[in-house]
Amino acid sequence: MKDLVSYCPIEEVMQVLSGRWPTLLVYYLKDGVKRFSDLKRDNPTVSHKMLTFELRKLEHAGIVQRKVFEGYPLRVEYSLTAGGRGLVPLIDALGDWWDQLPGAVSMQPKIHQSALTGE
Amino acid sequence: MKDLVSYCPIEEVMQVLSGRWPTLLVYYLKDGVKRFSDLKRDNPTVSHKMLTFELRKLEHAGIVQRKVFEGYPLRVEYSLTAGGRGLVPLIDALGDWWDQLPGAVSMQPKIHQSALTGE
DNA sequence: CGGTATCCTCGGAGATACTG
DNA sequence: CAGTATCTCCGAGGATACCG
Repeated sequence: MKDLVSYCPIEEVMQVLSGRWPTLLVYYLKDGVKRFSDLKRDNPTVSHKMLTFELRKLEHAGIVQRKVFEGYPLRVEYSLTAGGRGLVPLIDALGDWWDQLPGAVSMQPKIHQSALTGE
Repeated sequence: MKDLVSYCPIEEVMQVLSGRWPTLLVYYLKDGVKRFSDLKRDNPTVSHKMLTFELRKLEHAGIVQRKVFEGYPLRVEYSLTAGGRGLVPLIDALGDWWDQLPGAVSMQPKIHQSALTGE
């Protein structure tokens, strides 16, 4: 039963923003409209499937807007919603806080569990 | 090669705060000092291993302070560092933003990939 | 009591191929 | 071009048991 522990907004936001891509996508989108392939190019390491999934998640959350242009070839544009734009400064604030955080031993490329247990 | 895509602070913070527990733990700790078993009691669903791991992560990031009292039985107290306390209002801001976000169709207990594709 | 080590499982996420 | 479906695999994370 992977329920939410406490139904607080914090836990809900984190469910949307957790992971490597959501915040990055918001960032790439803050400059304006981007096509799916643009975002793909911005994040070369994200898989096709993941990108679709993350964008859907953000869309369902009301952060990102998806606009389809029928035709050939197909064309889909993504942009931040008004609400989504409000998220940008908050993420910025987190970044600033992090930079000033003393002892922020700049993170290893990827935190494996082993990185903290072993070594 | 699961490197960071862009070495921006955002991606680094998210690496620490991503997941279900980090923000919750910060929240439980904002009230003051807590023992390991307290935190365990606060989050009944977190596993022993996970709790240890998440606390280590927060400690290494300089957000949480760990204090061991030798003796029997052993006793360990956790608290927010000065820097960690600075995180609390930021998390609050996220929560507020989320609450006001229109179309915030209050999230399902857990977002499965299937929840967005299938259903 | 708090932490670590070991085992095991289940689902997150990559690769690939196909549709509109 | 954008999205979905299928298959596969690896590792995050639970359960358990044992130390200081």
